[in-house]
Amino acid sequence: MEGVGALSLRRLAREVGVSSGAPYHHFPDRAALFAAIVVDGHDLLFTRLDAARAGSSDAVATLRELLVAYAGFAADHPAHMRVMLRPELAEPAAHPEVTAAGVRPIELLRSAVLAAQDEGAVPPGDPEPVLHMFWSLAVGYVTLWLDGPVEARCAVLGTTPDAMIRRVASAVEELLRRPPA
Amino acid sequence: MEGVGALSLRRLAREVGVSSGAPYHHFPDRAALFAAIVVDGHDLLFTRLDAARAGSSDAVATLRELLVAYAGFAADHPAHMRVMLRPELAEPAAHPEVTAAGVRPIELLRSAVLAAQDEGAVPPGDPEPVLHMFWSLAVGYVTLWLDGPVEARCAVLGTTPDAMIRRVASAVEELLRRPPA
DNA sequence: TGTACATCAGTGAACGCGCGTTCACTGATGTAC
DNA sequence: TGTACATCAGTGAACGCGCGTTCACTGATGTAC
Repeated sequence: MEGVGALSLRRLAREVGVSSGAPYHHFPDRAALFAAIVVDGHDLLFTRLDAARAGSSDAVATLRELLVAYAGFAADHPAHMRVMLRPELAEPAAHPEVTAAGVRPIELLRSAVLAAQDEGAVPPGDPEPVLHMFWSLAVGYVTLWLDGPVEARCAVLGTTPDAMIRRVASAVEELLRRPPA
Repeated sequence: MEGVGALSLRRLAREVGVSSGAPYHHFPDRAALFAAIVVDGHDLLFTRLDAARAGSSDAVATLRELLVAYAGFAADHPAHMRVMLRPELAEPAAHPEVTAAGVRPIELLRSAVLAAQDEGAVPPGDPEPVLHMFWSLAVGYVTLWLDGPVEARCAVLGTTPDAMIRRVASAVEELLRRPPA
């Protein structure tokens, strides 16, 4: 059917080298298994974003590095990322811890946007539109990366997705560093 | 199994009110069916983006309206969009027309970025990073919209995804309208 | 107008497959006395 | 140290299900004469 790309409990067990019944000694059902993976992934992502923030000089540099770190997480943990991008697998409605874990990276990003606003780099007013901009940008880039289109276009352009996200993040940085009108 | 959300040939046939064998009189296999949907979706999307471009006053406004139009397409054609966001269903490697159809919207976006560059709104140099920025932003926003997180957050904020994309697009516009450093 | 035939989009039953899940079991590990 | 027992993570066979796909068929439509 879906073959290689399918995300299933049986496939996961197979790759871990274990029988298909084994996961049921640790999780009540498939959704709980994937929910645990999503929570784990968000924790890893948060740690990585937090490190990126700690290593940045100012708020605008932080926003740039958060974008790069988000893509770096996807590159280093593609299996986690793919599960995180398929919310129906974890049935978030039935697993509130999934939604809770996802809030932490967003709140980190939000605080970085607020800091950039304090510096005047982000326009004053409600920070939510700019937050959604960064959030969408990060999710969109890793989606296009993991799904193939970015890799294909980068190959044509003679570059790599890894280098491209740095240039994308720098382009955003450049706009933020313009003097506010 | 996946239940309600699953994208399958049988489910599609069921919803159209037709037996599961009927599609095989029109498409050789499941991948070809979904490939046709993706091509059709990209055509619809292109038409919509083209109309948005035609209705805009300058290049920066065009970029803003292209973002809004992209999200509007997803809102009006969620079923098309979901299939377009699952490239493995259409097996693009086996269906080159899928990739070809996807190029048109990107090229339209690219020409809008180039126009904005001519106006000095987009920094000079390689337009590809800014193109990837808009592309990722559009794909990320509709992904988060269709998957639920944006709708959930907008509900908490007392707004709607439809209104939010306009504000996101306006925030980007505001940055582009700043005087270049 | 009437008859014979080709075309074509549908049906519905059947197939083999991978899936999620259950269950009786096995063997290793740790603890009580 | 040795024996008895509980715990626990695994196995592998089995189940029912929805899936993609095939196939013989049916009925409607259009065309030739």
